[in-house]
Amino acid sequence: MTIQKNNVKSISDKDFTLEEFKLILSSLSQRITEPRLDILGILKENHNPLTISEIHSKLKNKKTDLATVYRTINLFAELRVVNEIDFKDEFKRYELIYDRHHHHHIVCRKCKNVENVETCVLDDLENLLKKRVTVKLHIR
Amino acid sequence: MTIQKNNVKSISDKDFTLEEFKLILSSLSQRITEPRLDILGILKENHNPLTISEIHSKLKNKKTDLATVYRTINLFAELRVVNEIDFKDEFKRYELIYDRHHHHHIVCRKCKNVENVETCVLDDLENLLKKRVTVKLHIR
DNA sequence: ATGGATGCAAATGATTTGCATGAAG
DNA sequence: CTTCATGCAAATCATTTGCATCCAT
Repeated sequence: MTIQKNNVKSISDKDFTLEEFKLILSSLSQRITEPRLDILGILKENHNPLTISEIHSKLKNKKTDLATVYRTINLFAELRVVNEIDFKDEFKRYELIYDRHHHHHIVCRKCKNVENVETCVLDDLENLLKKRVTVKLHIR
Repeated sequence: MTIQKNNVKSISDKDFTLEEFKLILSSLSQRITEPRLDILGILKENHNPLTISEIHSKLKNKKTDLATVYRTINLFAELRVVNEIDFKDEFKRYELIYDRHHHHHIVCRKCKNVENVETCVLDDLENLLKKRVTVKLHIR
């Protein structure tokens, strides 16, 4: 964020993100509405995948309906704007796709909290193999 | 199955399975009831994991209630008699644990049919590594 | 005889849908 | 101005639960 002396407002990070979102929606021939931008913003701000009700409760100052969250997220999932993740015994969770790289998730057995894991066993294995190291795996 | 001449009934495969089931239940201090034996039998006969409603429809000649199927399967899952499998976008499916080895499942994208797969990528990989073969993986 | 399992019906909880209204293009 | 998204309420669908009865132990 740049601070300018001449009273001309600079484009903040938030505004920039907003423009990004509008571009995504219009490029997909989808109308730009407040609930849609809000939901994209919430998904962008959160590095962890969120459930429908988590998204809805983060919107509770706005009067956005739960049904709208469902409809919007389902739309985004069809359009491949969000990724739908399904953990055993848990609700479905959603995360933005467009700027994410391949990663996995780790789930707490107690509190069900979900964190991203930026390492991948198979990638690690691949790297080892590239180095032609002989490995003994202990699986299960 | 042995055929005997002297009118003493031999124990058929089915009877043998029945005794097995009764042993499982009593060893877990659970009452031996018809619905429970029926459900165990259905799971035993089917090599593929079944959904609740699949199990229930296979029982439709009996008058067993859907709620009983839910209660019985949930009990079995807690007692680790059945394994609960959760496929994306699908219903939960259940399979007997006690005589099963490690395996995976393959799901048809169209008809959602589920088959067991008796091979495991990681096992295969492990075998390769045991042989000290150098492999180049292409993942994703 | 007594606690637990079942059937039936009703409750629950997440998700979806119908419809009238309002906003986006 | 016309199409489509939204809010609200009601419907849906899988699963769970309360309760009276029945059965296994």
